[in-house]
Amino acid sequence: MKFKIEKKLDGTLARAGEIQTKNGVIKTPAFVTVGTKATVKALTAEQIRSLGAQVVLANTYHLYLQPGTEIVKKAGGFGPFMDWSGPTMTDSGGFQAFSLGAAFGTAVSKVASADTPVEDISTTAGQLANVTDEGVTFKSHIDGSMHLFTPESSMKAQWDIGADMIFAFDECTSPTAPYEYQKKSLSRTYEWAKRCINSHEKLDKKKEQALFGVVQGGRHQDLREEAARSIGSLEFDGFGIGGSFTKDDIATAVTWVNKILPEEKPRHLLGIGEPRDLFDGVEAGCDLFDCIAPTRMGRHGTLHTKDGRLNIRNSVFTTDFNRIEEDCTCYTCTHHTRAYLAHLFRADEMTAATLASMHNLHFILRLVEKMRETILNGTFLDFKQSFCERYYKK
RNA sequence: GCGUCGGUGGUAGAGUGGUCAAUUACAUCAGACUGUAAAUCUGACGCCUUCGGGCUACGGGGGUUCAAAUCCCUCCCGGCGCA
Repeated sequence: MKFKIEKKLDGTLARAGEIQTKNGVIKTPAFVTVGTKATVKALTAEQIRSLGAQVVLANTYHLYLQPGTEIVKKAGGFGPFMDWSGPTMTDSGGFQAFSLGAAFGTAVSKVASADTPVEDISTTAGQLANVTDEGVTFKSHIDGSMHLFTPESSMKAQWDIGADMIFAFDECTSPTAPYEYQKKSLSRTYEWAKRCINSHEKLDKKKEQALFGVVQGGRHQDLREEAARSIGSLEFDGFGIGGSFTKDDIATAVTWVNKILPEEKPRHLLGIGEPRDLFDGVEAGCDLFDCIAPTRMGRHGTLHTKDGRLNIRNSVFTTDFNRIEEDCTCYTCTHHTRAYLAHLFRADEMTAATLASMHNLHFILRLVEKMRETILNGTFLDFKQSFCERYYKK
């Protein structure tokens, strides 16, 4: 993998560039489509291609449990397995330590509200994951069986799954965890990072896969900066910025980190994908973003438009024969009406998920492409302002 | 015509003297969703309300009872059986 910066935007950390992988080029900033289980939910590989997606990211935890990494390996990797021939990534499974662990059964999510209280994280009853220095023990959400993920086993699994870019195994902490825990977790993630590099070197003799280290640190400036320095100094090919944020943190915390991370390596803001957050992330110097939001929200009937979100299940749309967006060039908008989508959702037809996912992915992919264009022509900040004014008016 | 079973909220269908404005599901109306435990989840869902409560409701009418969706009488409607 090679990364080169084409243009930096004055007065910001934003940059436009290009990542070269053995399966193709990624023009950055770029939105990475999420195909957790080697499928972008509701879409075929052909549809993903037609949307202009550049990269697909799958998840180690999910593919390890089902169908198993051996099968994916025999298929030639998750890309060939799902008929995606472009660049690929895998997440390490570290996020599942959060979503199945500390966050399990709680309202805490990837983007928390600022007033979420700090909690006693010693109670782990009912959780499906438990974190120790060795790794994370998981109870499969599929059949309840117990599994252990370590930095070494995650590297092995990701090697077998065979993506072009993979992530170090990290612990994504809950924003409600106390400072002391975050600090302790950070040193654990750092130790794991070194173990990941060591074990990956042994597997990947020819340097076929790029390995990204993950910067954590919660909402604390000192921890974020410490993480950026320590992880940033290791021999990674790129970096992921992880953790759970509040809305405001995405601009601030990411800036703290990217001011420190080596400039010449790509930065991936993990799990972020709402319009304003993408703008903030790009402005703060991130090159890659992946997010389930466009597809999940699509499946649930929420559609992006330049005038904000709309819930296509609302009764007003049953007789609205306009396009979702009049000037949108996606397949859904050029072929179907709001009333048709509203009908498919109400009738629980699978095509509803497909058409909505296509529209939302098209919307977000084009949005990030436009961010790249406007970095190149110097109008990024104007574009950000005019877009956000319209999208978030009300 | 006789006998018999049944008529409950938008629908299906519980309830069979008080804890019933009435279980549940679906439908409906909204909301949430940010490295996918997610084609998921949450809330509302008779009318009014100063949120204490009030009012009208379980086919219609009448009755028994302190109290009826629940018991009795009668009428209407439907299914089934026999003529």
